[in-house]
Amino acid sequence: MQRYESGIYWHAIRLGDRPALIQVRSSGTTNDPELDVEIYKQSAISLNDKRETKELVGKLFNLRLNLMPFYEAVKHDRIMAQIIERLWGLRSPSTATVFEALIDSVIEQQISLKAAWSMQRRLVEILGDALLWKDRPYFAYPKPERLATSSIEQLRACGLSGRKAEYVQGIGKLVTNGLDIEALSARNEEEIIEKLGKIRGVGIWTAEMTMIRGMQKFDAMPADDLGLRRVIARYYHHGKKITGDDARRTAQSWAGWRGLASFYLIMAEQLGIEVD
DNA sequence: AGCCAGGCTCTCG
DNA sequence: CGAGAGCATGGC
Repeated sequence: MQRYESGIYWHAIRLGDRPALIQVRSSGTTNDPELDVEIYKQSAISLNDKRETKELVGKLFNLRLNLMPFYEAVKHDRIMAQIIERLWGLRSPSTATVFEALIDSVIEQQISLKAAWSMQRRLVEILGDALLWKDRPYFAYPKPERLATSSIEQLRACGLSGRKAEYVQGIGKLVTNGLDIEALSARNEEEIIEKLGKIRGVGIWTAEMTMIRGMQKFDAMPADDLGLRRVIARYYHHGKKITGDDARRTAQSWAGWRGLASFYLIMAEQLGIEVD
């Protein structure tokens, strides 16, 4: 679905219900940032396609996010301040749709991320909309209708458990039948958790993951999450294991920006950034 | 080989 | 009701 290679980012999307490929690269400078975007599509590219693409790229990279209020809000946190210094300007990505964020989060429940990624990859390659470009296949994320009409066996062939296959198919059906989860982005966190929580297979953790990756909710944070607790423990508790409540207490100093701060921690760990 | 990994639902007692 | 089993794949 997406690829990053030698400074170029590729992402298969849908434009006017047809698969398309976008190519993004940085063409600006630190003081004058700029992104170059190209669209590849089988049919002619309309003005509307360009407008939609521009909006989508803004969402994928969270270009409208102003980081200064975040930096200002957490500057008294010595550890976070050091990490920010190293990751200055970093934005968290967003998925193209809430639907994609929700399905991916359901797939990630309980199992290791590596296991989840292989299942997500199969889901996209088997059920997504294929597009060939320069002898290379790309896949746009499956539409709700496609997941709704997939059989349990098909979904299991992607590696999902029988139970998760039912969840994914069920969410596809709900959305196909008119449940507008995209519009939930406009609501507050509590309401979103309550509404998403009514869906079979979706609990608090899954709702929080969906908000963080697909709804631009930069304060949402899955405090009970194992991986997040581990990284907070590493940077704030000398690596000693902590509970979800411990994580919540530590996160108080990031109030308003707990999700984005968590993202910075995770990136810091991945890059091996040390603090003193 | 066997256990655990970025949860959730369903079934028992 | 609260506790506990069961789930699928990948990594160690």
